[in-house]
Amino acid sequence: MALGGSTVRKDGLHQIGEVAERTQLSLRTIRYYEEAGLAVPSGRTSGGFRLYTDEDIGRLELVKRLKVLDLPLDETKEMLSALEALRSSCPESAEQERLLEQVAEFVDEARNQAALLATRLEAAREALVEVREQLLAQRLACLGERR
Amino acid sequence: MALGGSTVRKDGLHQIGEVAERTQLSLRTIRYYEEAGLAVPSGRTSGGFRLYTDEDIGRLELVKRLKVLDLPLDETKEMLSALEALRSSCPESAEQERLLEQVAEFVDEARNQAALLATRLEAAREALVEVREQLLAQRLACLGERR
DNA sequence: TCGACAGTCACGTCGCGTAAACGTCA
DNA sequence: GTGACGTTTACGCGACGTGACTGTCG
Repeated sequence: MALGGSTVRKDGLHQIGEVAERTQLSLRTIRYYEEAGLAVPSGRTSGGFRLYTDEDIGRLELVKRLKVLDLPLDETKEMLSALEALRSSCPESAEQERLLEQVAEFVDEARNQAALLATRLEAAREALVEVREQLLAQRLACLGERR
Repeated sequence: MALGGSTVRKDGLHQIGEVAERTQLSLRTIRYYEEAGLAVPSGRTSGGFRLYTDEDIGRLELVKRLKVLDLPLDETKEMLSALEALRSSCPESAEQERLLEQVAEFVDEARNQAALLATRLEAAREALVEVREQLLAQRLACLGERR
């Protein structure tokens, strides 16, 4: 057991298995993200194997972090491209303004998601309390009947 | 518009539309819960219309409250039947003990779910902060370049 | 040449939404 | 007999899991 580590290629590129291990995403998920246009590998071998640069991996990790917001994949995609476009369009142009606004929208939406999560958490806690109360009531009724 | 209220039947039974309105669940959802064995109507008309007692409706409402825990439906179902079994098996029997333990397990799992929700909420907040920081950094870089 | 790793279909899952085509009720 | 209300059947979705079978790498 514990046979050889993951293939680290000489050219500094990584194939999907290693990427999966590093990102803790499944192969299926990584391929699905590619299909959805979220994170496309920079290259392929002549035989068709996907090849990821470190940057590609970074993008996958960003996707993973954004995923906790629970947005649909296509919105995550838009958010990603807005962020990347921002990064490369520095001047204070109209373009820049537009992108900033777009990202701000996403941030708002994400904040709403977070608020929604908080609400659900509260509801879950209440549901728990309720079940416990039922249990207590049950026990009491039980004692009452036993005398 | 606003034509006649929902059919309130003379026998105190309710058909699915009224139930949907009262529980705020869709018809589809109610039927699906039946299919899954979560909440089966006590009766049907000779023509096949589902008929729900007030108790049936209560059960649906309980299901709805439990749903915020985000458990898979089959676990919700088990929890439900454990709770109901508890209610009807009062004596301090081995049976009773077993059921209490089972419910306790579900409560634990639910608590874990709640904790998980809290974690996700925290992660979402962090992701938000991160995006904002990127935006700020972007702006600063921008100013730097503009001089 | 071998075995680990990769590739592409393609169907399964879960909790419903959304028709379509038809039957039942007051 | 006319609508409003109900029925079953079945396909769609989103984000993958899980094979099955085949091809590619060191």
